[in-house]
Amino acid sequence: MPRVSVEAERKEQILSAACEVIAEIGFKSLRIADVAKRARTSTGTVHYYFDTKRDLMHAAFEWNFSRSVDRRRELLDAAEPPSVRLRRFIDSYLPSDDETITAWNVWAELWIEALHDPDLQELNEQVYGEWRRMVAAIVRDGQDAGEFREGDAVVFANALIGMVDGLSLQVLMGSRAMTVERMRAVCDQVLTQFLS
Amino acid sequence: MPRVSVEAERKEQILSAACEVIAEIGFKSLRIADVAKRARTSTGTVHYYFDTKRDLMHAAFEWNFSRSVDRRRELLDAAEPPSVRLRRFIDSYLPSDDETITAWNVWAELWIEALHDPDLQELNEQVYGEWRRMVAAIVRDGQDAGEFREGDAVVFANALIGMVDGLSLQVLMGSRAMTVERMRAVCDQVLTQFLS
Amino acid sequence: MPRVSVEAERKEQILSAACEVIAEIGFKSLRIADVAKRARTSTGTVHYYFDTKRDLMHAAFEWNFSRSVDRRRELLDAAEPPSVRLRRFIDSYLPSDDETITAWNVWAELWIEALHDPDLQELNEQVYGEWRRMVAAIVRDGQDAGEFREGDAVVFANALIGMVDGLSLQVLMGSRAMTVERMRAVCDQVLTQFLS
Amino acid sequence: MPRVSVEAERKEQILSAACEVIAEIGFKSLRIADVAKRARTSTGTVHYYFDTKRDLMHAAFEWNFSRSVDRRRELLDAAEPPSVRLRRFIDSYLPSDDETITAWNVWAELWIEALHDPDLQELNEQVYGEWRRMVAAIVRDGQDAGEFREGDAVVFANALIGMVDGLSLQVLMGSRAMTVERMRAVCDQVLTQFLS
DNA sequence: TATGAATGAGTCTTCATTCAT
DNA sequence: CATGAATGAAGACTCATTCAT
Repeated sequence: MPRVSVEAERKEQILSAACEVIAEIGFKSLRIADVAKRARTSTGTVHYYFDTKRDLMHAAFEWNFSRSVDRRRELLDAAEPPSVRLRRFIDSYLPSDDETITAWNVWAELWIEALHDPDLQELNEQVYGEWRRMVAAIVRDGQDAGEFREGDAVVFANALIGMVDGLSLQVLMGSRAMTVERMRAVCDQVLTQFLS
Repeated sequence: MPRVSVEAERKEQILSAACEVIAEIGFKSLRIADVAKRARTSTGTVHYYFDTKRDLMHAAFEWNFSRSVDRRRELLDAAEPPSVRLRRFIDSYLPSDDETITAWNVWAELWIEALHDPDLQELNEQVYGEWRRMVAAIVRDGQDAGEFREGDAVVFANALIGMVDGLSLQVLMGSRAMTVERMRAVCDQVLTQFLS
Repeated sequence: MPRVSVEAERKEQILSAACEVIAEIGFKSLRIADVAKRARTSTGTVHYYFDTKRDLMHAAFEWNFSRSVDRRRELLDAAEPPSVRLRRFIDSYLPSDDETITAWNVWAELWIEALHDPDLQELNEQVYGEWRRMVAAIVRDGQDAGEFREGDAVVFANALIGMVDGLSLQVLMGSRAMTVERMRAVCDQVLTQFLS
Repeated sequence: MPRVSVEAERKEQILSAACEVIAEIGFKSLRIADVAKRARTSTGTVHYYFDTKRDLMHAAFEWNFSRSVDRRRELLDAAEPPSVRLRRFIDSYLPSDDETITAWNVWAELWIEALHDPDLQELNEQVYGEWRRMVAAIVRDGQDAGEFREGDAVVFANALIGMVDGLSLQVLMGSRAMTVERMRAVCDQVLTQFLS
């Protein structure tokens, strides 16, 4: 009886390492050897699981996204009022803890890669579709509950998501003018002022 | 009698070429030879003016920014009501024409580089400081004129800028769900709904 | 089960090739590609074993020296009278056979590199220290045996070594006035006249 | 009436600069631009006077030698006993003052170049011929005057010159075991012990 | 005469990828 | 399954040399 997926485990190990390395030194500087070392294995093994560097990177981007969604699923399904769920959801994306920061870094690297890579654009499209649907659903819930003001929920979701992306970038860049605290304040004010 | 600034002219030529190449194929893929060819010169000449690839890239990023500001200065100084100036200003950043799209692409590449480069972080800091001041100034003008609702102008500027950055990225990535038109609509609604 | 020191073998192969190339075309003209070709391998492989050209050169210089010493160890330990051992030792340094000529050429190149490289100066210092000790030891043996005239053995060793170095250079340069035969004659006369 | 040889002056200036640069950073590292800067002129001008880098280097080597001879001519012609003239001559070659050290450095670089350059070998041949004749002449004078012991003067000259070359190299390399003082002591002892 | 901007051939070095073990 | 030695294509950077002024 073979252990279920030694392969799957090893792949995860490599993908996790890849994301860490991307976040640390950037996609451009990443070498297969860096990932191998981080995953405590060899370049040969990395290539055993991923034919090319490109394959590895795409898999890493997808893995980064699916983990990000997994980590938030409970937040969305919670039995809280929409206003609270929205705040919690947005709050969970603030680049404050290491895990979230790493995920954001990887995500930012994906954006720039996607500018010249249709496959990654497609991944982005799906991911953002999902994100928009999630936010818009909460917004509609809130509007139905009379918590949020009226208006096109999708437009609102887009505005909110765009803002979070843009501000997160500034935080990631270590901006002194846009720290996590500032970002939290901006998000708070926007949610307070315009959603209630 | 040397012509005044053969040097300056040639540098511009190279920097312009560098930005075009960055926008087209990305920072990561850019080779000095590409820039040289685009500038109709040789790699030797590029290195004659810029010691290292890094120097060239930094100079290109700065050049990209200063051109971006130059192109908008008149918008800010126009004798229009603040609400119009703000709309025009935001509108000028929509990635619709080639020049603006190129500038955004370069800027996006800078972000990702800046994640691992303190010098570029500093450039980003200055640029965003300037941008925030410009937007916040219009917002305050509008508040003084009674056109905009009250509230912290800086927070508002940050929210607006963040949103524009985030949405632009999606547009640049060729998102079918976030085209320039959609982005324009989102910006319009946000400005209409919250500034009036 | 990795063969014992594929690495060591391969390194030797490369170092040997490097010394040959240095001797043939000179340190200044040496290209990694030359060494690779001589070692019947690729530039990539050379760099796999030696990070930089400098590392390779330093290693080659050390290898050249240690081989030189190995080749002479038996001479020094021979059970001959000191006068014979000294003559044989000096004689073994005459640039007459290909192996010795190659070693001298490499050594000469090291001298010039060492003029501007403290690490190589240190190597030279150790090597000459060893050489001086060896010669001085024979000289003292000879003095104890009454074969050599009295006097400071170290001073004498230095004079002898200096002379051999200087004359060898002339021979290496293909001087018509200082051939190996002439050099041998000069050494003979000095040894005869002053050691007996 | 044109000034006599602006050209000659400028050439000297460049050759002097070339020698200084060779001595400082070595033949291998020398760039035309370094020489130009040292001579307070431009690379274009250097090439105006010397077609190729090789031409410049050869000229510099010759210039270095002729200056070296000029500086010692009076020593040789002095009306002193041969033993004094020989000591003074040898002494003048000790790498103690900056000028002599520079000259030695250049000379050492020439040796290594000559290993792979017949033209420089020829220059070396002439120079050493001259040097040998000078030393041998003093030796013969000394023998005639009964100051020096009998023996082949040329062999003796060769031994002496070889020793000076070899020891100078060690001094130039900054050997802690062979400083100028040590070298002077060795030379003294050799001259004393064997010439008197 | 003198300059220095421009060139491009030449070389080190990097690194994804392969493959024998 | 896993390894890591070996490869070679690719690219940044250097610098002697040229030439218009």
